[in-house]
Amino acid sequence: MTTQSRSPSGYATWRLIAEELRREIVGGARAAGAKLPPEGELAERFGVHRNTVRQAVAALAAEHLVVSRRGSGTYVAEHTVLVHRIGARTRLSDSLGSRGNASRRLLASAVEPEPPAEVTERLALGGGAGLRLETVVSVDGLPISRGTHWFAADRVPGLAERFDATGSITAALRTVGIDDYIRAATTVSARHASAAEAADLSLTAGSVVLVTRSLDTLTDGTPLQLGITRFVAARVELDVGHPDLDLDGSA
Amino acid sequence: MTTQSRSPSGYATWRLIAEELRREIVGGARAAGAKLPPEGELAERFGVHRNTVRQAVAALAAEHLVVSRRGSGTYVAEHTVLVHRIGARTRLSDSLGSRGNASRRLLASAVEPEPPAEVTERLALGGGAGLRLETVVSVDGLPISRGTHWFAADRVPGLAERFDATGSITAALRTVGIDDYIRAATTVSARHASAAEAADLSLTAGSVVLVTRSLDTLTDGTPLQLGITRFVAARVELDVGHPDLDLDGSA
DNA sequence: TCAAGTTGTCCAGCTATCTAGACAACTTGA
DNA sequence: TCAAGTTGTCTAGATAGCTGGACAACTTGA
Repeated sequence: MTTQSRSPSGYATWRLIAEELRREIVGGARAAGAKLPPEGELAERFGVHRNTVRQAVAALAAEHLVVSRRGSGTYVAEHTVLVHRIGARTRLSDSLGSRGNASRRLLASAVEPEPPAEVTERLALGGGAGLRLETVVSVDGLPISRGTHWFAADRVPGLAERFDATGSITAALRTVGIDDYIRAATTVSARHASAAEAADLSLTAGSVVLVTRSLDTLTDGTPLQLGITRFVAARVELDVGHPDLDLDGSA
Repeated sequence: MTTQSRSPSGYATWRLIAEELRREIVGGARAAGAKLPPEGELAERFGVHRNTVRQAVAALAAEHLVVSRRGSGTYVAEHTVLVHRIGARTRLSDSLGSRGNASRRLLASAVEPEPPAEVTERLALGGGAGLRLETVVSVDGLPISRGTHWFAADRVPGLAERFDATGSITAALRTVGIDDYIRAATTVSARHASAAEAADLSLTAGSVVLVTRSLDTLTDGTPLQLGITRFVAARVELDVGHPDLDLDGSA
């Protein structure tokens, strides 16, 4: 009997151990390719049975953060954190640019006659309908973010179809005559993923998501897009950069 | 037997329910003062026994997010989210300004002869020692953030003592002759809190923290401070604002 | 070739968690 | 004043999930 209080509330011990190991890995204390201590040693360190450690390691292996090789050991896998730059000319496609196989997929789109109050207000819809796009961005097959994008329906006719074809919001907007837009405001928060979000992003329940709420405007200040994006916290980091150095935009 | 898979992995069902309710509350779907559905109704909705719902509600009550009144019901408590603005002139004290009882406390300070590589590099220490401050900021007695601040030890003599006295980094820096500094870079990520962080911030294990890594420089570009701040995600939101509008600073 | 080290698999027992039901205490509105 | 509605408390039982130990399968280096 280890006398350790086990899970005092709500979290299985193996999950707490998994999170601890994850912090060590993504925090940089364990480099890619490095070998983890043997399970027996970890078990001793955390004061639990080896099977409990195994369950934690299995969870990390399931998300491809580590790879176990029988007879040899468990190794930290190659894992890249996508750095997404947020600035006046923020385009997710720019952050994805250098990456392999980035794909943006349209989950659903709908014209909403009566959008939520926040949307109506910030997009200055004034009673008009809103267009809602639900998207998922993946890199190398791994989902990165889950976005909800609101537009004034009458300002962007056919946008959903265009987006579905091009896979890019910037490109789709160009086909409706909008060549430029500017990020006017962004707020960042974080929370546990909901069950639905976890499903869309191939996460286990309880994973952490970074949530941005952003407003894009045309160059004359007209509100264009209200976006709520949920990034997989384990795979994405936001770079706020330095405002003064950010006047030119990206690329 | 409800056949529902319970916690497929690592999370007690009552905790998943608590997180779900929390999202509804802080997401704005339930306003302060609003009454939650009766426990029996929630139990039916989630497909569990009322006792399980009670445990979830008790967890939310423990963090003062809801208040239960016997015979009457459970109500959403007053809860404010601190909005912290991040810009060229970022000072946490500015975001705290309008709040009641904000206090900044020094947990520990130490001169480290050999700081981590990242610190040595980004602060351009070149072999010199680093000064590390560990702080906690609270508002109305509730911890808001947990910061680790690195300085070049020889550039800020006596800073720790000064900070301890004034409770403000900006003020403490002034006493060593540094009147102005600029936020040069900030990255934002999120993850589960470690056990130590949870303890410092009065959180239950498994809570979410927003993590910022920031570099402040003097006006001539000399690196001044490297900060790693862990914000309680449930109580703080970051406002990145719009770079172009942010040239003047705050207040 | 072999010994040491490591992960994979299995099974049995224990325990925390969830389920279940009943009743008390209290509030609210008719 | 009273009935309906709601939260608080308690007890007991079922079971999913965690613990613990033993051994097999495999890798590595001497």
